[in-house]
Amino acid sequence: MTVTEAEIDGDDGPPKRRASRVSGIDRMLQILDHLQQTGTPATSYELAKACAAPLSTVYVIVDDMVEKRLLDRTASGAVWLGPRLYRYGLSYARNLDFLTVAGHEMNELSRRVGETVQICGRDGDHMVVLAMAEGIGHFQVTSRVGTRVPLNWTASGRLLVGHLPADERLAIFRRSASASPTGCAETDPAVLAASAERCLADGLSIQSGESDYSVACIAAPVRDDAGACIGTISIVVPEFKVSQSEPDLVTAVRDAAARIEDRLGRSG
Amino acid sequence: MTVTEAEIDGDDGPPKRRASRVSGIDRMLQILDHLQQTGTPATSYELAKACAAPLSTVYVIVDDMVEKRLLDRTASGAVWLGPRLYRYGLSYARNLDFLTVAGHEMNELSRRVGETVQICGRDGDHMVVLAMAEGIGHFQVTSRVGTRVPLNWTASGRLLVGHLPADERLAIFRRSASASPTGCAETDPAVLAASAERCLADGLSIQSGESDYSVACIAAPVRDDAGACIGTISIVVPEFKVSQSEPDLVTAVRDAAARIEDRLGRSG
DNA sequence: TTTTATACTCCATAATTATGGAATATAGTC
DNA sequence: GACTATATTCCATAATTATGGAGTATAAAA
Repeated sequence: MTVTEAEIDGDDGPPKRRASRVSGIDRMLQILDHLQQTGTPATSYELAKACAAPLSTVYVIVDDMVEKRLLDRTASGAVWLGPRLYRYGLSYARNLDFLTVAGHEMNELSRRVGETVQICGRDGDHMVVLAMAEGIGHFQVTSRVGTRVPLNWTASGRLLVGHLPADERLAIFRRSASASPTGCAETDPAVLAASAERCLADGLSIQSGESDYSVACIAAPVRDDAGACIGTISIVVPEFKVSQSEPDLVTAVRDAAARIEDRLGRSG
Repeated sequence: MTVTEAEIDGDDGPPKRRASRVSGIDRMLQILDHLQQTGTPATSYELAKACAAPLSTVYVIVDDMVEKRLLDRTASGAVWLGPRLYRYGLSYARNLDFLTVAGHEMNELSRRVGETVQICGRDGDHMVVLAMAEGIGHFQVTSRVGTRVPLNWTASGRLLVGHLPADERLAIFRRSASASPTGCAETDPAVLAASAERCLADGLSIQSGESDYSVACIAAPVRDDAGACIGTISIVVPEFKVSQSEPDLVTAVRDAAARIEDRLGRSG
């Protein structure tokens, strides 16, 4: 004999039906996700509103998390991601074969061509800069380690989804493709999805001025045994250099990516 | 009228006193800490024993954490820290002024002297490698980003506690100083505590063969306004090079550390 | 072959805790 | 000067959930 909601709080008694509780762990993750997505500190009050959680809940959990160093309290009383999370993150990274091998090749490549080189990976609908070796030039690259941008903004982003089934690729770009700061990034899901597959098959993706003005990016995919793109290695250069030395740079990234795949294959 | 434990389960009724429960968040953190400290994947069974937690609890929480991507399940069914933690960690790092500024100077320094340069920080009783720029030489440095070693194993480790009150320094080394792989690291708490203060005051700490054979390390502290050591920058070289070019390297690290302090002071 | 450790699942329940609600204070803003 | 949003704390309690305990099945030891 099941009882419907209407039967419980329908007629006379006060509507005591309490919305089901959310566990502490879930609330915690909501808080962490919100902080990470906005990228700035927030007060307990703001977090409560953002997570649609009761104030009384959030104030307690935030205090608890601060005490456990999962959050840091800023001078103004707001909170931000804490050092404990960084500790876990570093341990994770240290045990990733891909990052170890790719990091080394990244340095070699950067030294060889004298330019900034990045290792990127995918996290859901975003591309993330996982490691970076600065080039000699003094032009500042805006993307540092940890930078997250929509997949359609970068050459690497396209490679990272190239192996997915067509419908999934389309779905990803449909929900996440957005205009880049320069306004030059392609945003049409169909075009992006097609280009992603082609670029991955080519083993190369080149982009110019899409996410930053006057900055070009030459990226090659690192694939696993099944052909899935598990990450990318890319050279970041001022736009004018592409015309000068494109063939050399293309060869260099391709070689680096091949060496990473090779070393991953042997060890794993 | 307070009731003692003896009065509750002492005489006739079955001893129903249940040990107080540990919250899900705490269990989660115990699990993450254990994985991080051992550095290898573990099964739910192992985790339960390690955390002194009931099996029924751990199996449920681990499954939950895997689903939430806080943990990754390996092929053998064991679990390891998951990508979600890395995501949070990267966001934390990206907003650390110190790492941004120091990372840049690290690259400059590495290019100038042609050697491997590391940025290190302290996490409790350990030193952690936060960033690294590989040198030209092909000798492999064992410490990669994320490496955690006891504070007494390295030149940086000593600097990182130099500003603490004497008793605290002593306490840290008393509980954490341990023999290094080479057996050459100082382990006497009193000696370490004294040397830590001296090195930080000097703005320089040099170590040779303490944590790795034939590897030397020349480290300089980065201090905040209050004089506390918030991190270090260090050159890692084969031992024989120290005698050849010590003065140059010392000047270079000192300069780099000074520039980091300078840039941090201006912005923050 | 018997034990013991590993590996895992399920249930009932006591113990915790996330929640609603109420109270308080300050600062914008209408 | 009334009103609303921000900011925070405290309590009672219903709802969840960590736990104990019991059960099952391998795989090592002994």
